[in-house]
Amino acid sequence: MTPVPASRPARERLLDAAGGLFYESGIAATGVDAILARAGVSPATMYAHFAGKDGLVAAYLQQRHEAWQRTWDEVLAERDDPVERLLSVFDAVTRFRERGGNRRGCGFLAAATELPPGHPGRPWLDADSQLLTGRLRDLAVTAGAGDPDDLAATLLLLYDGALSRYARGATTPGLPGGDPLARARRLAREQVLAALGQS
Amino acid sequence: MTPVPASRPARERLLDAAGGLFYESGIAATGVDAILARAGVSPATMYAHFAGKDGLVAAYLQQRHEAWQRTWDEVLAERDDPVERLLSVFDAVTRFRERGGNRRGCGFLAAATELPPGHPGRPWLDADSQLLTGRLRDLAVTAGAGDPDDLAATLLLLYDGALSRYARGATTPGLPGGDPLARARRLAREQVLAALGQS
DNA sequence: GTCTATAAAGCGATAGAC
DNA sequence: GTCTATCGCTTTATAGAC
Repeated sequence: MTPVPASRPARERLLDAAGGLFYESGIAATGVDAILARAGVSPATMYAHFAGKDGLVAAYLQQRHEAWQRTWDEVLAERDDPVERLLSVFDAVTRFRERGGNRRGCGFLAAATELPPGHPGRPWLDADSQLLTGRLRDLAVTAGAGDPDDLAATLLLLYDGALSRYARGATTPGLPGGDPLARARRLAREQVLAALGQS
Repeated sequence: MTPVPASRPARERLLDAAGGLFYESGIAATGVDAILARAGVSPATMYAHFAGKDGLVAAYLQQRHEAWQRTWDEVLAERDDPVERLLSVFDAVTRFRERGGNRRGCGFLAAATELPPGHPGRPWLDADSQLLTGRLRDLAVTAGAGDPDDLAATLLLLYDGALSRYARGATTPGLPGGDPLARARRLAREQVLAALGQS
């Protein structure tokens, strides 16, 4: 008979604070105290909402995964041409980064580096990989690529290359060679056209 | 008048232990205790050789940077053809990984993600970036590329893509699309030939 | 140069009141 | 559901003997 669950504010503030700090300073380097201070929440409240720091990390990755997927869905809904739909992953990540004010690299790549094998956040990293490989493959099939898995793997390589360049360049502000994502998209377009042309 | 400094064993054992643990478990997640236990060294001895954990991290990165540069030098000494010399970075990293028994991604990429802005190890990450961009550019010039900086940036993108794929795949054992480094080399070869052909 | 023992701080997590 | 106060462990780092 509860009218509305409605217990939002503290949990959301915690996720916001944790998300910012995890992304900015790294997961292992971010203490629970810092998250609590930024969120303006007491320790007991946090442990009422999440199963410890690991649970908060997992929730952060889930939230980020879902936001990323929504952004990609959004961009896909704006594209009709099969080639443009294949390249949409680059436009989507550009939009995702603009929204989040992302200055560093990919949050999932960083988490993949930091989290130990059995961590409860790992499944969301796998979900991210699955989304990328699966969706790129499907789009390649629809576009009529001769070897969809091969084309998807190539696009994924370029995607990873651009994002890891951001991670390295966080220190050295002046990225040489212009925007890595723009370069990756250009190369991806070449590869897509070549793969469709000779199929 | 000291005949030989010769104070090696403890310091080297510490670097070996730290290198293995930092690479395997991450820098922030690796405690000093674990390093001391693996090296069989007491805390006081470590602090006599290094300025704290940060100093040890910096020394680890310096050692890794120098080993990587030596490996690349070695491979370059075996190549005469300008195109092969440009692609040598992919062969060198393959050899480097075989030697170190590397299963995870790039140690420098991981460190770039983990280390805060003012960390004493940062200069070695910059040195690594400098080595890659500078040397690739020089090789592109020698090969006669019309836009050496552009070609170098493209090769770097592919290089980063392959290495970050390893980082993500550490969890998911079955990497789709075959070996990322082989794929990156193949794409790089295409780009090099195209860049030299139309110059 | 290397050890044993310990200090000092930070961390994740919990108890109990409201 | 949220707070204040605190526990207990781990971590980095140092003191002092050999």
